[in-house]
Amino acid sequence: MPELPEVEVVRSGLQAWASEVQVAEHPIERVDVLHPRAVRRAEVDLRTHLVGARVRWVSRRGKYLWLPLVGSDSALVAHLGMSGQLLLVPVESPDERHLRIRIRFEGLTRELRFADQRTFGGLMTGALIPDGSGGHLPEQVAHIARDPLDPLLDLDATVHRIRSKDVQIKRVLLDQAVLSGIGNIYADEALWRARIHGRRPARSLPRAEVVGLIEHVRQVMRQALAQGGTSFDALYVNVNGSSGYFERSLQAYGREGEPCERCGSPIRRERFMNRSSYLCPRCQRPPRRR
DNA sequence: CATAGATCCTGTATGC
DNA sequence: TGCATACAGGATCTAT
Repeated sequence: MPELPEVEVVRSGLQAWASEVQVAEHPIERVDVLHPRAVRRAEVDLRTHLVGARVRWVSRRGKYLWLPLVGSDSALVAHLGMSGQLLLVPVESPDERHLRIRIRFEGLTRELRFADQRTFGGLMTGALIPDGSGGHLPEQVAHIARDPLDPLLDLDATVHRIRSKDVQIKRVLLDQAVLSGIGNIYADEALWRARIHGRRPARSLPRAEVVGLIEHVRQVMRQALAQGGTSFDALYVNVNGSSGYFERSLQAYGREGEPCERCGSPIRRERFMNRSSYLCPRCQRPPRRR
């Protein structure tokens, strides 16, 4: 499921293509929407907005991607949801089974395709607004906090916000308005590394422990990024359709019953927030009374 | 306002 | 073999 490292792999793949073909010189000539659900928050028809527009570059915050358009103060915004893929493929390639949106550029041999099996993801256009630090971001992303790999992340403020929440720490990690880009997989990995049980109240954690947790989030995400991200199946792929291989490096997520790599205790799976959490019952002690 | 829970969606895996 | 059910989970909406 695409979290920050997987989305960043997609961003950098798109950006490499954008630079290589000088995409800003090739207006969008055609947009096909094959599934209405793939277009989100469409005040203006996606086709109307995009045809004739030119893409400047590819940006990201947390799990959101966006492509600012030349001279329009707006951007094409993408969220991959659970199973979304952004693919760059030759225009003559047959449609993917779950192809939802096709964007073709004048004079380019490859087109941008959005495919999405579970249709939780989508494309949309959004006005660009100031981000408070001299940059811009789409209105739909305004409520998303900076992510752990953002050089402008305010660590002190983030730690303070985390510790001010009256909820369990894993819930806070998954809150994109506090620290973005973290999903179920990297939340479990970082908590395992930090030896913190996800049900512990955020405000009970000493400051240093929260600082350490964020540092573990950063490390695991950097390592995953270096290996092209995590993918359990063909659902998550980069723009060329190939998978990352961080899955083999996971130490908690998906390892129910397998020995903890630190202490040997079997990794346990628990239900949490209507999904699964994987943790070491020995390294990650639960709070006294949940 | 803050927090908790339901909901959307489809392919795959599992159980009877 | 076939049908039913569980499961995967990010973001958004609704309820408390």
